[in-house]
Amino acid sequence: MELNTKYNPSEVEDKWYAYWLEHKFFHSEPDGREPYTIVIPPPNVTGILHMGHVLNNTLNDVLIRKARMDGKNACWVPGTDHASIATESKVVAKLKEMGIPKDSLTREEFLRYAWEWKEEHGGIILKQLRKLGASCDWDRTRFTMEPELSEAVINTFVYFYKKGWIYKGVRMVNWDPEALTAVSDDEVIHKDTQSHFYHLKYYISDGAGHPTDQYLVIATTRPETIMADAAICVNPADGRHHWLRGKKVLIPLINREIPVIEDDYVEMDFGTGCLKVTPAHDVHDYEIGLRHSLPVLEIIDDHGRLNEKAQILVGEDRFVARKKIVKMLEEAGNLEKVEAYTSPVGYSERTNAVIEPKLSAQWFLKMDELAKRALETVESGRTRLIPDKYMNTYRHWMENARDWCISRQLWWGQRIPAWYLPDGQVVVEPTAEAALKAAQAICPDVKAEDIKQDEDVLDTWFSSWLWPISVFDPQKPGHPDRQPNADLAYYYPTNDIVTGPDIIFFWVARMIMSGEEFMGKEPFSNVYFTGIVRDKIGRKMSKTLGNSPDPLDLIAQYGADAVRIGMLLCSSAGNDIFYDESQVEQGRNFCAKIWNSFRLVKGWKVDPAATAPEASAIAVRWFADKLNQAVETVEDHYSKFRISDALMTIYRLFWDEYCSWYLELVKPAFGQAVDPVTYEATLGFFEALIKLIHPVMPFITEELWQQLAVRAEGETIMFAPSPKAGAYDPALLQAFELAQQAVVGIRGIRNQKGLAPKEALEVLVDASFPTAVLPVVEKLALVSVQEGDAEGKTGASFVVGTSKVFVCLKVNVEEEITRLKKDLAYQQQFLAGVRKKLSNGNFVAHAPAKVIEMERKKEADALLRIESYEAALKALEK
RNA sequence: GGAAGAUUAGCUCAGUCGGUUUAGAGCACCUGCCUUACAAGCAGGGGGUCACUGGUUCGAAUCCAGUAUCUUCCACCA
Repeated sequence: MELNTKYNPSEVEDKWYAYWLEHKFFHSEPDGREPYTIVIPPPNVTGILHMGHVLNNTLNDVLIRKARMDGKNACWVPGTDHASIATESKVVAKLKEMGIPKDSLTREEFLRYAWEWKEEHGGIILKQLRKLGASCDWDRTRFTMEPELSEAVINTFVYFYKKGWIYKGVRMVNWDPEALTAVSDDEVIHKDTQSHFYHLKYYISDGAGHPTDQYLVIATTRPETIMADAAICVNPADGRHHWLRGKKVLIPLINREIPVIEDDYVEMDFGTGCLKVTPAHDVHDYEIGLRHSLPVLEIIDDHGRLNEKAQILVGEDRFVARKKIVKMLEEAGNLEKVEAYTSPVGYSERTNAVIEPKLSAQWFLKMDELAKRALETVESGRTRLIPDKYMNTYRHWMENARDWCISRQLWWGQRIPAWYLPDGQVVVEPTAEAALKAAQAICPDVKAEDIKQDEDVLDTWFSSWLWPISVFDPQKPGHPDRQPNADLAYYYPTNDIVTGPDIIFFWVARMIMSGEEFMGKEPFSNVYFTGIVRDKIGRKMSKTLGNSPDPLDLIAQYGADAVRIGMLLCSSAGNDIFYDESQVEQGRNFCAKIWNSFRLVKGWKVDPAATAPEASAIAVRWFADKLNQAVETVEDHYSKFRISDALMTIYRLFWDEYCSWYLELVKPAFGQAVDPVTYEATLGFFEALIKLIHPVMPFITEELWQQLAVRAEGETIMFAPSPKAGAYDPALLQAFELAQQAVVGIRGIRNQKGLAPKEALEVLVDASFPTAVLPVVEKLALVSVQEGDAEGKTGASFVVGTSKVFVCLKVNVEEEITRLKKDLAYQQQFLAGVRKKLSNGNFVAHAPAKVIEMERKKEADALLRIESYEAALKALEK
């Protein structure tokens, strides 16, 4: 783009992205180089880009671009996730809008709609990532439900089933009696709801099914479920109820006898201390039932009505039944009292129906072995969690891992490869044909139409946990003994993965499990956890709140580089991100600064015959060192995943050191030309700087790199080697720092005295000031500097390091005296503090020599300052 | 209710083994400047009892205990 204009990001972004794509710079194939691999956390296939994605993918892109410039074979595999629950509910909603209820469709018809929807809306998010500059290897784009990956999922299921780790069990699900489907925990909304606490009398049985006159009282919110009671439970430590031991009680109205049992689960001071146990209709009761081998009696049907097992009120809706049974209990004399009570009740997010806990058959994967190995992977350090505070969470999860319920009552997903024979026996095989064969081995007469495939699909995580393997070699999952293909062998294990801590268990831990199982190796070396993106006042970014800006709008307004900077500036690992548009503005300002500095440098005329002024020569030597030092710091930050620190180091190097000091020093006077040596050095520094920034700001750096010199078609900054840290001279850096301090001091005096910027001053420095950097002070403070003695002159003085700087100028003596006195008092106080410390015997005895030396230096410096102030005061008072 | 983490300037955060610190950045703010790369800028400046209370130590933002507030994850109580 044109140099004499303001920087316009939209003018360059599309151009360079297209250029990068055209030359396949993002594409990677196995070769002799060291690979650096990241797999993308696959976003929902029908999702759209939000700020969380921006953060995550910016970090991914920074890491991958950095690795690419470090000479590694960088491969970032993109893709999307079929997200069964989210996608299916979107499709259901869409169909509903069209007036088509899901239950009017067959599975095949529904799936046809779903695939249509996916083709139409799928992958938008991947296109949006390009706007951000994401350098993914698009040729490797994967989708968790594409045929090959689905096959991997099925093979995995079959593998674990044959290994004996997958079993069918019973579990409480959240049943929506209106939608007639199970819903996930996430789709249940708990709302505090006004209800009643019914205190019911259960009479003790005489042993022959007849009530005695003794009774106990239980409190319940669901009297309509008493017919399903399997026991009454009390806490074994509760002395009030010891008399009940071994007794049986009768369920009111139906007079069924049930035992009294004891379990720690019961809270002694909640309700009456007696709990009715209804295993079929309460999650906890179910678990108590398991512990005590209680029978399970289901009395509520799929529509939420009482069934014939309830014996009474058969066919009534559960809420109607509740009202009626209360009346019946009252009439029968079993109702002691009713209390108003507010309790959290689960409602279906979709239908707002009250959720009914329902037992259902589900498929489970045993976790104990897998979790043990996954814990070992992290504890041994083969996979590192960053920040490591998540280690505790991880360990807790792995040590308490419950078996993984992998079936879902949905259609969108990989259907469970289990087939049922007419007699109920199950065969598990990868294909229908293989299943038929297996079935015929059991029962030779079975025909294809006699075996029925399981209706459920697999949990989405059951496909995404294979991601780091299946994106490279879909044949591998389910076959630990198979040789990995060339891609998998080369790219696995991947290096880093960037994701949110909320899915540490759902995804990260499980990828480690599958990696260990199928590859015998961890899937990645580092897990970098980002925070959650929040708005200024700390709320989660969400569509419903409307507080999430559209990243594409932001990119259009500020540029992708600015948005990337804005996200990174406030993102230390694992901490939540408080997003504020001013950070993106800061990013845009940085782009402008870089652009403008380039305009300056490119605008210079070069005089081939000129020699470098002393100030420029010093500046070049100094900045080369400064750059080396900064590169070293940046590398250190990257190695510790301190990305925002790395960015801030570069930001300050460019803005504060390169622009504010270096360029000001070497800048030729108006109308003058620059000498060739300085010019070349300046361009060299500029190139090093933009290479350093490129991983963070890919677009502007490519534009400038291309303009900086004549580049051949097919060249790119993306493969320009990262600047390497060289040696630097700490003495030079320190001397320059003194010069900077002197300049700042002189400017301060000018400011204070209201002197014009160009009014020449005479400055005297004492012998301990490094004379080598005097030209710097001369050039930047517009003064003539010389070593000298301030004796007999009027002016202001200050101390830089250990040397005195005296500025000769006309001053208001009174004012100067007041100021000096104030400074003097402060220094004396400081000195007293230091001396107190140094006279402390314990300090001298215990502190490291280094620290004591430092204190002595402080003392000496303070003394020097005091001396200098006193001298100046004396001179002024004369 | 259980667990983990956090609390440093108006805001967002660094502070790496307890000692290069009289606690640092960036943004915001205030003052002065449309100075020939840049007002999306330049030169300056103010602003902190490191949540609170104790303890350990020669020395604490840093380690320990307690208190308060917040966040997240898990369980949500018949």
